[in-house]
Amino acid sequence: MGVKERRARQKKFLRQEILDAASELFVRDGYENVSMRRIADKIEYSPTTIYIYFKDKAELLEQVCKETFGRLVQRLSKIMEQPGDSVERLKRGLIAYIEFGLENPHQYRATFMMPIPEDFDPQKFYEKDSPGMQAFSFLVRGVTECAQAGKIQTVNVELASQVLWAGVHGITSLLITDPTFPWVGRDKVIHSTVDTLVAGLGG
Amino acid sequence: MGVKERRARQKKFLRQEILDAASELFVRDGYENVSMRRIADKIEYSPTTIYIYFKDKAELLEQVCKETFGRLVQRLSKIMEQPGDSVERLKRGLIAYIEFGLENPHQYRATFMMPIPEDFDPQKFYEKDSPGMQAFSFLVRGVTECAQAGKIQTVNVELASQVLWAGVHGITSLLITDPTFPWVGRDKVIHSTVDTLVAGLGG
DNA sequence: AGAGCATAGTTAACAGTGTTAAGTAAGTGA
DNA sequence: TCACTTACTTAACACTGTTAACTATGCTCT
Repeated sequence: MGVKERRARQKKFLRQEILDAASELFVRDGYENVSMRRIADKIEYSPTTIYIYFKDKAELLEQVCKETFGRLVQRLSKIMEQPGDSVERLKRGLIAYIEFGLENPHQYRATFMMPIPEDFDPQKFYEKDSPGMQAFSFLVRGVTECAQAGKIQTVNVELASQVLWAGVHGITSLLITDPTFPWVGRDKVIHSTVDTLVAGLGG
Repeated sequence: MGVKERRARQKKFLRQEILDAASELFVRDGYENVSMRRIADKIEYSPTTIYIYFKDKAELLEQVCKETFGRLVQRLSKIMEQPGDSVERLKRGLIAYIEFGLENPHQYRATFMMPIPEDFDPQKFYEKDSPGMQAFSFLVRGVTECAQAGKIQTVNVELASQVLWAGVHGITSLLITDPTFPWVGRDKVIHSTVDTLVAGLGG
């Protein structure tokens, strides 16, 4: 009865191959400039084969993004377990988030800047163990640590976290869509944004 | 020789009719869910007629956005000419920006959250009198006034303005794409973001 | 008034899109 | 050996933005 398992393994392999091909094309050319036919060409299968493994193009993108944000979670977890000043650690985490977004603009755009699909299920997406939520809970943890150390004066940790998220998302998404804007220096704006936000929170 | 002018007037009229139809459809269904054929149906002309008045679908969207952001400029100018505390005025302007974005999510998304087109010309778009730049210069003016009144300690007005813009854009765009996220109260996050940013700047 | 021409708008088509229904060929289990 | 499942393909549908070629109207000039 090892046959079923071998088949399942093969199936998973092709699934991953599709995912990798889609990822590479999405990253290079952007979601809407990649057709199912082009992905199929790349892996040398017919376009319809993809539909055996993925519901539609949107799900394909969703899975690519999930993989990518898994890497963000790894990065954030490394930063958060480092010792030292809690405020500095929080700031490093925020900077890492921004840099991650700028390194993966297409996945970042797909996750946080594109209209949520019709069939979007919040209950499913906002589970605690989805990469997005894991990343956010690192932020909450960082803020909590700062508050406990008395470095931040906030009555509402959740609110403070959402404000920080909004702030870092702002500069990230703006730099992604408008790189031609006459910015007063990329790094300058990034660091200034993080410093201003944390300072504004009373840290 | 009044004939040419009458023709020009008629041409302008149809142009505006196309713009209005496109605007209504874009706002209701979103840019990518509206086809040129649907716009044409609405005004009861053939699809190709639109191409006599606009280069392509992107230019149509661009013009719709320009109209919309013109209204933002009007609103901001009203706020900025009001007397009173400079910090309060700045905050009111920032709140107005956010509310405007939430009231016009499709145009906001098109302007600040969608990939800039291939043929995008920064020189042309970032002219001083484009609605986007006008809006931004209101922000610079607001920050300058605060700095002059000693309410904000900043060596670089341009940098401070960009940080503020990033911040308000962050909460605006996040609320547009993720309204289902478990926000700690919409107004709460908005006001908290503005307060945090301005406080962080030393106001 | 009549010939020529510019303009506004049309029809038909191209090349592409995501997606699905129907069909095929190979391999498994009885 | 026969039936059945599985993996995959072909062909097609209903769209999309956009363009080339055409028509019909009405103005200009002789």
